[in-house]
Order: sequence, then structure tokens, then C-alpha cells
Amino acid sequence: MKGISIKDIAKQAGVSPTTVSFVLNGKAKEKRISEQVSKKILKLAAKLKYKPNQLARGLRTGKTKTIGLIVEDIANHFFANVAKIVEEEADKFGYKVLYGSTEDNLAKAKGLLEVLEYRQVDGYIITPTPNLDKEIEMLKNAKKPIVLMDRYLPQIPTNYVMVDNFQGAYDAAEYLLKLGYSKIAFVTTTSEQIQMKERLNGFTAAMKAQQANFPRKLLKKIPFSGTREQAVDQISDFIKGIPDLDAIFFATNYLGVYGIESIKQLGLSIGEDIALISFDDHDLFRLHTPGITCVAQPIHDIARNVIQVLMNELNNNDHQLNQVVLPATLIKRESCSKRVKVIAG
Amino acid sequence: MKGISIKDIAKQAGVSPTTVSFVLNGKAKEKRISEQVSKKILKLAAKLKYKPNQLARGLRTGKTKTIGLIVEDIANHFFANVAKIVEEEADKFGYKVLYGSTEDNLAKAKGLLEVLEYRQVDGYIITPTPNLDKEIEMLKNAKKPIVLMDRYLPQIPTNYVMVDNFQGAYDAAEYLLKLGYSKIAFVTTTSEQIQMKERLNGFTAAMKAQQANFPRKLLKKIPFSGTREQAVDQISDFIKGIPDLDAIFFATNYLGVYGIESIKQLGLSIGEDIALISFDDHDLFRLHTPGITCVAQPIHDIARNVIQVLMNELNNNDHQLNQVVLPATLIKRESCSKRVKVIAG
DNA sequence: ACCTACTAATAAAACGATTTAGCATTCTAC
DNA sequence: GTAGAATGCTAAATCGTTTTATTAGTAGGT
Repeated sequence: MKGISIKDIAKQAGVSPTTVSFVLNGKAKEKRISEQVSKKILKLAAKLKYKPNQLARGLRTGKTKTIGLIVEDIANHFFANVAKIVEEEADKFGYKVLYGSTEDNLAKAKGLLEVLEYRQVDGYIITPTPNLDKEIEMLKNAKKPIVLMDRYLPQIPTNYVMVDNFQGAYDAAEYLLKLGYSKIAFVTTTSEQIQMKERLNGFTAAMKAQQANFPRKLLKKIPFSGTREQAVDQISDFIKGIPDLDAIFFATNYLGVYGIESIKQLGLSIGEDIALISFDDHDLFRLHTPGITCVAQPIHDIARNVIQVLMNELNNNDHQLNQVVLPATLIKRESCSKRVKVIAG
Repeated sequence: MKGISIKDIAKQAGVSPTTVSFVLNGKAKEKRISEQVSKKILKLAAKLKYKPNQLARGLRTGKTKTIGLIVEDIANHFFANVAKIVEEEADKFGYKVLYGSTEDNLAKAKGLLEVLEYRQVDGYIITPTPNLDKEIEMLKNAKKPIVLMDRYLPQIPTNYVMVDNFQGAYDAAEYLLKLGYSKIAFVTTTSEQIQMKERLNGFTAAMKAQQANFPRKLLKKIPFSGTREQAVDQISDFIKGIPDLDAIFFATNYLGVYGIESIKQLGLSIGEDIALISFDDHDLFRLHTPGITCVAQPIHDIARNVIQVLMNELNNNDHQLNQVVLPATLIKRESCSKRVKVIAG
């Protein structure tokens, strides 16, 4: 079951493959192919349902019309949604997407990059793991189109699209403080990556601005490796260890989910005993009783911008950096509103 | 920045490209290449970091080592998790995955299949939309390796991997009845697809087996098209329209999520005013207060079986059908336990 | 000396497209 | 009538592999 090739069309039309190629690539005018021949070829191609072999085309042109998408975890709500829009948007430009998850693991990321290089992808969308600097640098030197997502590498100037992590965390902290909470913990990952740093920076900046106290013991870092159970236990222990804890801010959506589980496990009541805010929105946060206040990322905008920047890089030659920072939105729900009532009451 | 080709190695080793190809493909022995030459080539390849051009290889061999994954919605919890395992497992066999979401829309599915054909994927993993029969038939005739997932097309014998929908729904209904619930509604999609039919069949079979009543008005179908808000409103109206409703079974995870939202909107209390079971597990179900009882699909097993069946199809020539049906697990939580207490009390 | 068999390698075709360079033929202008 | 330009199309090279068919050269047997 071979497919129809350009030669088959050429034979049936009584012309050379060259002519067919010109016509099918819209170069009929430019290459002075007569209307007559042009039409005949177009009709034949449609009739035979000719589909250009992308491999052959790619081999010759060096373009695969494929982009690589490397995320932290494709099963995570945030990345899964990004992946969906990325695929849809890429499709509009005739690109297909190969994906892979790093689990924030350097070795996995390297492996994925190697495979994508093998596959000759035209461009890369990457959520970098820690210490991926060298590899990104190499891609840059090889003039490969790259867009980083969700985070960037401060030492390497690249295109990136991300949310304003500082502002998002700042708004959240300020909101909690204005509601009257004062002993607020911050739970983040052990990773030193920029997006996590910025969230912490935004948080502490807001605390400082409101003259609130944020001692080191209110900061907890959970490693990405390790099971869900371990993380939940660590958070439980952390909460137990701090008497009179008012509120907790979780720096990622999965930490927020773990946090809810921990608090449930401890028999505490969210909103009553302890206030809670998480970064990233989630069905669970929206429909939890009480609803969980969160700092939502503009997922659609992020994905659309990523593709736009990448397409720009692929098609233009202006090597101008595109660094897009999108605003986060504080979505207020009931998980941190009690304190006001207490004060008011 | 051209890459290193087989010719470069040949030149440096002072041999022909043919010899290099033989050695690099592990055919040194078979093709009687001397140890000496063999070693020299292997060393050079490693030193130059030779990476075979998959396009050229694919063009010649007709194999792209790429598989197409067509799901209903990659952003959905179930499919996102499947996509993750599928990618990991495929990677072990040297395959990469191109994906796309159909939104259960025939036109989108056709479009995706066309693009994947263009791309010469070696095999297909497909969650078929309604009326995709003709296209699947054509792929079958073209001897393309296919595995259907989550559902199958009864008119076409193909490989498939799915959960035992009948048993899952049966167990859930039986569980509700044994707890003492009697007026139980079933909320499903309008689609007539086999997996939804089976869930309904399992449900009604259990009702019949326990001599319970299941009048037509306790069955509600929600179209896949339409917004979340519309669906939530439809479910709300449905619930409002049935006095003394005991319990509801939602036939998919997203319907379950909508259902929780509807019930919340109506000011009813899950577990107290109304019991709830959903198909598919979800973070929201696990951590909701009260926890939502559900029929969980063995996501890892599904994904692993899918790849196993596909790899078998790709590598062997026995055209034996593989139709895998995996058991569902009823996860009991608090969303439907009240009634027992009422009776007991 | 001659036939066969084996060893160690290679030349060349093929996969299916794109693209460069060029070949007839007709037209225009002086 | 002929140089030069324009027209309409094509041959052949190329991308980087894999694979088939073939070539020398050596060795063994009779």
C-alpha cells in the first residue's frame, strides 16, 4: 500500500515531477507554468488524494514542521491544559507537537532533548529543569528556535513566556495580611528555580511592606522527588510544629493539593482553623468546600504567546528576544475569609 | 550547522558509507566486517556524536518510529494521565508520540487522522469519536497498526483496551442499592458510544437484579458540546425536577465534576441531602469533603496495555486481535454512606 | 591449473520530495 | 535576418540513510 507520489501525478499528467512540485508548492506563476498544465495537475492531485511525504520533504528542506514540547509533568493540570492549547495553536501553522515530561529531572530532560534533536524538530518549547543551562546554551548556539515556559534561566538570555510570579505571590500575601492574618507560612519546593524564587520574593516583599513578620521557621521546602504520601506527611508535620498558624500559602498547585490533604488528615478545617491560598487554579480549588483562594495563571494566554513567539522565531530572522510576562489573577474564595469575621464579630 | 552524517564517518575511517551503516546497525557479524574496521567505526561514531537522521532513515525504511495518539481531550485528568504513561512506555521502545484532541468531534478526528497519515506515523492509538467507523476501517484495510482506547466500534473488529464499564457501573449501582438508596438518577452524555451504553447497561442490570425501579425520567443525557455553565445548569434543573431524589450516578469524571458544582449551586449537601457516585477518580473526588465515591479506572494498566498491544502489532505479523478489558475498582468514600446510618439509627 | 567457497568490503539504487541550472521554442526589435 | 529576451518546461543533483548486487582477493580441494 504505497501512497501516491509526485511521480505518479507527473506520469498521469504527462509532465515532469519538477513541474508537479512547482505547481503544488504554489510556484506556478513564479516558474511560468501555463494555466492549462497547472490546472490539470491540481485536479489530478485532488483526485488521487495526493499527500506529500513529509519525510522526503523534510530530508530535502531540513524542516520537519514539528516542535518539541518539554514540560515538567504532562499529567499536571497546568501543563496538560497548556499542552492542549499548544497543540491547537501549532496546528493552525501546520506544526505537530512531540511531547515529554521531565519530572523536573535533569537526566530525563537531557534524554528528551537528545531524542528531539534526533527527530530534527524545528523548534523547542521547554520548561527547563535545574542545571539545564549547558544544553539550552548549545541549542541557542545551534540557532535553534527556543521558547522557555513557566520559568527561565537567568544566566542565559532566551525567549520566554511566564506568569508574573512576584506579583501573583505579592497580591496573595497582601490579601491575607489585609484580612487580618499574621502568622502565615509559605510552602514551596526545594528547587532553586527562578519561578519559585520569585514567588517567595513576592511573598516576602508583601510581608515586609506591611511590616509583618516572616521568620525562617514559617518557610517549608518540599522536594519534588518523593511520593505524594511523603510530601503530605511532611506538610502535616510542618503544620503541627507551628502553634497558632493562621494561614498557609502553597507555591504550586500540586503542593496546594497535598496541603489540603494534610490539613484534612490533621482534622483541621480550612477557612475556620487555618486559611489557605495556592498558586495555580484547579477544579479541586474551585469546587472544594470551602472554595480555595488561588493565584490563577492565564493558561490560554501563556500557551498562545508561547506559540506566537516560537512561530516568530521560526519564520523571521530578526533575532530579537521575546520575553513575555503575563499577569496572574487572585481568585478570592472562602478558604481565607474567616479572620475578617472574627475581627468584625 | 549540519550534523555529522554517515559519510563523514566513512571518510574519516577510510571506508565506504555502506560499511559504516552495517556496523552501526549491528550487522557487522552478519555482513562479515572485520573486528578491526568495526571497532574503528564505532569509536569514531561515538567521538563525533553521530546521530542518525531519522528522516533519511524513515524515508528509506518506511518506518518513522512515531505513533499517533488521538484522545478526546488531552487536558482531561484521565487522558492526560494516559498520555503520560503512553509517552513513557513508548519511549522504552524508541517511539515518540504525536497527540491531538478530538473534543469528541468527528471533523476534528478526521483532520487529526489525515495529519497523522501525512506524518507517516507507524501506528495509531485512538479514542474514536462517533461515526469514525469509515476512517478506522480504512486504516485497518491499509494494515496500519491500531489500538482503540476507552471505547471501541462494535461494527469493526479491532484491537482495543478499555475498562469493564458494565461491571464498574453495576458494582456502583449495587452498592448504592445495598446502602438503602432507591431513587437513583443516572447522568450520562448524549453520545451513543459503546462505553456509555455499557455503563448504562451495567447500571440498569444492577437495578433490575435488585428489583429496583428505574423509570425513564431518572435518566439524563448531557451533550458534550455546550459550555460548562450550560451543563451545570442542565444538571441543576434535572435535580430540581425530581422530588425525593436519593442518589445520582455520573457516568464520566467531567460530568461528576459538573454535578458537584450543580449540587453546590442548589445549596444541597452531598452525602446528607443526596448521595453521589462518579465514574473515574480525580483529585477533586479524593479530597472533596465529603469524599466522592467513584468507579476508578486502572489508568496505568490501560496505558501499558495499549502500548503492549500496539508494539505487538508493530513487530509481529500474527494478525490476532487483542481485546483487553480491565476491571474497574469501586472506591468507597463518604458521599454515599448516610442512608445506612439513617436506617440503622 | 582450475573450480568452488569464503572473506571483506563496496558501488549504486532507492526512498520522495525540492531546487538549480539549462534547453528548446517563440517572440520582439532593429 | 538575427541577436536577445521571454516562455514553458525538464534533467539531474541533492538530502542521509538502507540494502541489493557485485567485486576482488585468498584459500582449499582435486
